[in-house]
Amino acid sequence: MTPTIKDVAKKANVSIATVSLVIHNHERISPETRLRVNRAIKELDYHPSRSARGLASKKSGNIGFIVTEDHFLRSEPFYTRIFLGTEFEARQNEYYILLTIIPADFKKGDKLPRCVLEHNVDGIIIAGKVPEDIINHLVEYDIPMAFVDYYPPSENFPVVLIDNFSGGHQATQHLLNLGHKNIGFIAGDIQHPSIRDRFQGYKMALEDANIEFDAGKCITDEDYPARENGYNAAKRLWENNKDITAVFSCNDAMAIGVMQYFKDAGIKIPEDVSIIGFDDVEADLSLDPPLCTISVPKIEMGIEVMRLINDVLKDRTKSAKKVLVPVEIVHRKSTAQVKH
Amino acid sequence: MTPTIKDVAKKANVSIATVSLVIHNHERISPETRLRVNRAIKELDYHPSRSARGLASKKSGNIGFIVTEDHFLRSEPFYTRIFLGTEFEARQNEYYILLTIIPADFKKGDKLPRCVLEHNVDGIIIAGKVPEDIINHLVEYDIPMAFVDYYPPSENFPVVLIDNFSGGHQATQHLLNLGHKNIGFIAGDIQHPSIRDRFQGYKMALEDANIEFDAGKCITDEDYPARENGYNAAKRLWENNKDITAVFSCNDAMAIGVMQYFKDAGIKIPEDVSIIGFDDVEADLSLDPPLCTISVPKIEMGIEVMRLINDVLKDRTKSAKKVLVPVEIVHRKSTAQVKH
DNA sequence: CTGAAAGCGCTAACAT
DNA sequence: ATGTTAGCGCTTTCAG
Repeated sequence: MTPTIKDVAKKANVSIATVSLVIHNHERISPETRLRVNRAIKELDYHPSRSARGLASKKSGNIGFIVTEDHFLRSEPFYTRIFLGTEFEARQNEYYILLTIIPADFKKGDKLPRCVLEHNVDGIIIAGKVPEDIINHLVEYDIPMAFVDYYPPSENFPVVLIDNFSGGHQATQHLLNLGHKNIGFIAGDIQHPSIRDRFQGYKMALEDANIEFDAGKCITDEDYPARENGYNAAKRLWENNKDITAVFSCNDAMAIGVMQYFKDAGIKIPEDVSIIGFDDVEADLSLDPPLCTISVPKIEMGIEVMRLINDVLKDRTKSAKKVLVPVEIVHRKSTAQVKH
Repeated sequence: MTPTIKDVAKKANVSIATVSLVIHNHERISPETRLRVNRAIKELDYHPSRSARGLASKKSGNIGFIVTEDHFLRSEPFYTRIFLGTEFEARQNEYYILLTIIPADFKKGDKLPRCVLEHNVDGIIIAGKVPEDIINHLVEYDIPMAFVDYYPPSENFPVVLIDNFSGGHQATQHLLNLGHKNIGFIAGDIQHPSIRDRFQGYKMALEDANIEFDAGKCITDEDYPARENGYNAAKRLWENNKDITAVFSCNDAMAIGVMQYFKDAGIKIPEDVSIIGFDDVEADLSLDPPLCTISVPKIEMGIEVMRLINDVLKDRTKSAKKVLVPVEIVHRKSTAQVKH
């Protein structure tokens, strides 16, 4: 049988309370006993049982990671990376992550994730947009929460967001630097805060360069950000704006569709038109030409949000920190100096 | 305070033992009491605490998923998909998965994953090749194990493997069907069992078609299966075999490099040479032309291995099942009828 | 068919 | 500085 705290206590000639204190590095333990206990622990290869600990301390040692099914599957490389980041950081802090995928249409009466109901998580990370109903339901359990890549409904939650404004600005600035003046803008749902911020960055960069904003060069009403919609958006954009020499596509999936359209239309990239995306997904490298884009540090976002929730767990009075993770441009062959 | 089993017992006018029995669907409980208890459970919105259960029953409700760091990061879309599969199936069986990434160089004395030491998992899934030392160490804990995409050192473990032989055969057969007779073979480490099986499939298909096997058309000594090595392999293959009209690359990463080489060499795909890969990764679709390949059902592999371990957990006398998951060819533009 | 009671292995007052 | 002890919330004999 695997050893318990009693075995350690017996072996070290102390009470189980003392063993517990030693395990938790309590101060007022004489160096000698500490040594004796630690030796016993080592010799027995003792490890406290997670369940027993959990029951006694009301701490499970787990963090829930909640994401909607369609986010997780549709933008798979994105949220899985964030998940991995939380996982890496969790290990540093002796936590395990319980991945929990919820339906996108969670409604008021629906059952909360099992890990919450069973008191099997000490905190929750919410990744991407989730229905407000679940958040409202979750707060009732008054369990610490942190958000990543989604602006929470209340100011009082820690959150990690992408610096979308800067990303939009950098992308546009890069095109401007190459001499482009007629720059198209393509996005999926402009209602989404991230997209809106990228749009703002685009506008601001134009403004800084004294170039008038032209709504006719912006396609922002495609359903969702996928290749086929990028293709359609590029088609509509081009048919009405033969003068554009560059396109900023708000995400790479759409950018890939955009590239496809221009190829099909016999327009050369980057000779005739430059294209820049946003996200930096793996497929970008396989494209011909490889896609210039704004790179988002997904793993780091996960690490960061795990740190935030960890801070709250260590000290629940901590105020809710907001973190804006920086993005950076990745130069690849899909953009070039404008032709004169 | 959240309700406990006591609250339910009080409300239903029974003992806590009865509540427990009802929860576990024990038979010899009268329909009336069962009803009464269930109503109390519902009214109080009672959910048993995972920790308390774990302590009393010695079942954590968790499954460990062990994979080495370099596998997980290098072939990320592959093992993450398998992980997701286990996760999906785990939910059906009321388990949570604890993802545990171990260093690739785990040695005899090294610490086992924390979840094992703390008795926080009821079973373990091992994905991909791991050092034998950790397996030997793990068996001492006599905790149920199942393997996926790695042939375990002992016959006594359940395992889920890709039908690599069939995949190699299908790929080659497809090229043969298109009239190709001079088919190159490219692989990374031929020592790897999966690769060896694909090689066998290739040979067998040739044999079936009465085409003599030519070792000179096989490049099997590249270091590891990456794009750059595919490129180099294709170069060596082509320089010594100007007569080949098709190439079977044992994995898509290398196939992408192969395509790049032929493009650089001015050889048209698929007009001059057909290319088929193995894996079906996302990037395949972004290639020009899109890569014809053998598709591996990663999610299903995860589901399958979770089922296996679940079977063992339900009935520990169950014999160790072996599952060979089928693969299928995905027809895309990188292969064509041979020119006459 | 149901209840009483003894733990499971640990934490955290409270004593000493 | 260390020990005593009362739980934490559940499962599981064993009685009745």
